[in-house]
Amino acid sequence: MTFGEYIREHREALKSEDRRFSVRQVAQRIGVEPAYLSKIERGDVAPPSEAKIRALAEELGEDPDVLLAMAGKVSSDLQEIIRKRPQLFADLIRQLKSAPDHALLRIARDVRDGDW
Amino acid sequence: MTFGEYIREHREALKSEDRRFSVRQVAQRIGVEPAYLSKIERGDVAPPSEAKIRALAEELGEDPDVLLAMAGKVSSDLQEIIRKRPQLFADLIRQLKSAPDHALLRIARDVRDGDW
DNA sequence: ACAAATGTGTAGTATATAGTACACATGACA
DNA sequence: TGTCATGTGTACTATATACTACACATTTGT
Repeated sequence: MTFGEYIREHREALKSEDRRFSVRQVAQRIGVEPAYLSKIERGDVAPPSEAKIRALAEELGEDPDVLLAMAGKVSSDLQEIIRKRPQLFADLIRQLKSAPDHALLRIARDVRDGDW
Repeated sequence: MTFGEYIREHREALKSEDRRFSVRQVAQRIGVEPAYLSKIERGDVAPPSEAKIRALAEELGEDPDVLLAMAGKVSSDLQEIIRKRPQLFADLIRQLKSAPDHALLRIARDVRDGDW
C-alpha cells in the first residue's frame, strides 16, 4: 500500500462519519491546495514535505513516524539524534536490524526504567 | 568544524606524506571535477551526495557515518532499517537520545552476543 | 431545481540539489 | 627556465522537490 492510498483510505473512513474530512477541507486545514492533496492521494505526485505529513498525521489521528516511513522519509528529529553520535548509533542500529520486535521493545523498556 | 574544513585538513595531512592526495588527484579518484572538490573543502558549496561522501571516506580512510553526519546526512541504509519498523525504532532512538555512550555500547554488545 | 461544495485536470513556479566545463594565475621541480 | 601539475574563479546545467493557481465537470443538500 502506497502513502497516497493509505491517506485516502483513512481520510475517507473519517469522512463517512464527518463531512469535514473532504479533500478540500482537510487540504485547507493542513495548508495545501485541494488539487495537490488530491494528487498526493492518487499517487500522481510524490508525498509532501515532512511538515505537511506531520499536519496530516495530526489531522487523521495517525502516527507521524509511520506516515513518514510510508513516504520514504525518517523524522528529522531522529536524524539529528543519530548525527550527534554517528558511530554509536550507526553501529547499534545495524546490530538491531535483524533483532526481533520484542527485543527492541525490551531494550526501550529497560532504558526507560534506567536498567543499565 | 565544518565538513569542508575537516576534509581539507585530513586530505592535506595525507598529502604531506603522499603527493597523490592533491585536490586534483583525489577529485579524479572519487569522480568529481577538481574545482568542485575545492569548493566543497572551502565551504563554497554544500557537501556532495552520499555516494561521493562514501568515496571520499574510503579514499581518506575515514568513517563514512561520521563524514555523513558532518554533512548533515544519515546513511541511507540506516534510514531503510528505521523505515521498516518506524514505531519501534523511533521510540527506541528517542529513548536513547539522552543515554550515555557506555549504555549504547553495552546494548550493542548485548545484542551482538545474543543476550535477549 | 439550483446553489454550494466536491474532486480533479492542466499549467506553471520557486528553490534546492548535485554537479560540469573551462580558463587562469601560481608553484614545484628537473 | 620551461613545463607540468596545482588550486580556484566564473559561468552554466540538469534534475528533483514542493508546491500554487485556476478552471471545470460532477455531486450533494435543501
